[in-house]
Amino acid sequence: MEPFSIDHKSVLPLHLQVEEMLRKLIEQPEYQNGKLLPNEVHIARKLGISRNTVRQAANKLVHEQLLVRKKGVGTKVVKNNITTKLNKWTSFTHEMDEKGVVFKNYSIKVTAVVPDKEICSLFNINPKTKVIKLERLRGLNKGPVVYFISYFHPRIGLTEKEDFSKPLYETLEKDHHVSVAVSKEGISAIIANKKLAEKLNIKIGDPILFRKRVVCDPGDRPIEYNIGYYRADSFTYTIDIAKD
Amino acid sequence: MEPFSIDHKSVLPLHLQVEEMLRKLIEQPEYQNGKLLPNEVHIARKLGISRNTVRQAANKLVHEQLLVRKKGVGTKVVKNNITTKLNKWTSFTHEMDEKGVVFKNYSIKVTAVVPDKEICSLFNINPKTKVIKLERLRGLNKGPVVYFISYFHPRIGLTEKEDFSKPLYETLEKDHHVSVAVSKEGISAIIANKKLAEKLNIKIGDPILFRKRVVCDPGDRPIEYNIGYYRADSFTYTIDIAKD
DNA sequence: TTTAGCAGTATGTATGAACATATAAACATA
DNA sequence: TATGTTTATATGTTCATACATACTGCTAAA
Repeated sequence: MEPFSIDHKSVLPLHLQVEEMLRKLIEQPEYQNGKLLPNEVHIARKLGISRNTVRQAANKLVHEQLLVRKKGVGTKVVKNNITTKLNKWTSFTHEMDEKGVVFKNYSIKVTAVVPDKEICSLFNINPKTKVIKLERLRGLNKGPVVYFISYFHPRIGLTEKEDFSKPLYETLEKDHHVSVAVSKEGISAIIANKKLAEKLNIKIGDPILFRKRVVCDPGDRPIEYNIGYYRADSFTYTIDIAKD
Repeated sequence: MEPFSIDHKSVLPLHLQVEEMLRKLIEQPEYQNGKLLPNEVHIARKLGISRNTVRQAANKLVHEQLLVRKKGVGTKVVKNNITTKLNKWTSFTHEMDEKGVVFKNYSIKVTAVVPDKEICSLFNINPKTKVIKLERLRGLNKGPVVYFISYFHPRIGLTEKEDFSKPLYETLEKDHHVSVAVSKEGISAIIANKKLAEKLNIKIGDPILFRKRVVCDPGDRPIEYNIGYYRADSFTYTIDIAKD
């Protein structure tokens, strides 16, 4: 607790400063191992702020299931915490990118299309509205590995002239002020038809790992509907899951 | 807003009563359509409670991403709310169980075997140690859907006489004092060979969603190594992912 | 020895108050 | 017309305070 302090002059609200502090604090091994946090009153006095403010900060972490409070006892870090891991999750393509795997585009095709019912309903748009459709064949040096089809919500304001060779989410965040928050995914397996086999350079009948996902903004409004066909021999979808 | 009121005498805390009220309130079509909620001060005065208490209640819904607040403007329901359930994550079999899907065992086979290298190394055991191997064919009334193979760490103390017809993790937790915490999963796709096709009642060459996972205890020690072969036409692996 | 009860402690609930700040709309000015 | 300016409004932040309640452990009575 020692090296932490609060800047009353900062533009950053006190409760956010405390929240930050708590996040760092609970990474310490002793708290990870079940030691009770200093109690709210103590923290408040130590930092020279009100208990309410400390509580406000801690509430956030409690909501995120990082902390559990027990009346009459204290507050401690949740064991085998789910959220910690989940917060660091990204989609696996993203993860690939981060890990420095050289993922290059074999082909990019951008069109403006009238989408089918499923997408209209998901995007909650008029069936005649055109949306940007992006098809990408991506892979490593040895060959293509995944075939993506993406549809973008018209709200974003993408056009066919957009430069899709740059990293997609950088473009969205910088040029279109879209921040990405949540995505929902469904994974299944299919076998390659002629078209997919040609694209991914595999045989007809070979297994394909198939993923649909919806990328949303912090308000849970859909941004992108994405379908990915992965060569099953090149990809394993790896997940760490925590049960409660 | 009219028919709602607060019982100051109730054992239920005021903020929970308000939370309930808000949940009902925002189901009204006008709020679903974007109408601003009554403002906090107004609600508080109307209900004869403090603004803080109203805020405490609303905070919960804001955190659940049901509501968005905008300073100087007001609070409204989040649009396009695609059922968010970010907190209660479980593996999908677990989820199935919870949702009351009747999953029955078509066949169970228990043997004690000398495992292969992969498992020895994972379990960190002597290559001659026998481990309990459990094979289960599970499914719904319409037929088998998944073929499981599980290996259990000898530390658990399972024997061939164990009753595996009962829910597995209940047995482990109650009879063997094992608590389950984390599992790591890898998912891929394969095509059915003769054996799998027969078991799952599909054709050779049909796609299969293939999952390996390691279930661990809170100390991250392996408990179970599990391989699952899912009929891809019956299963979609659904995931909600949170990015930060 | 067991148990009932009490005191200490930490969180839970609730209030009222004050001021900050973002937003939109009305208004005024160049 | 276009651009500042004011004002009303609603949420955002923060504080001090009081009492309720669940849990732990100690102590005294049965």
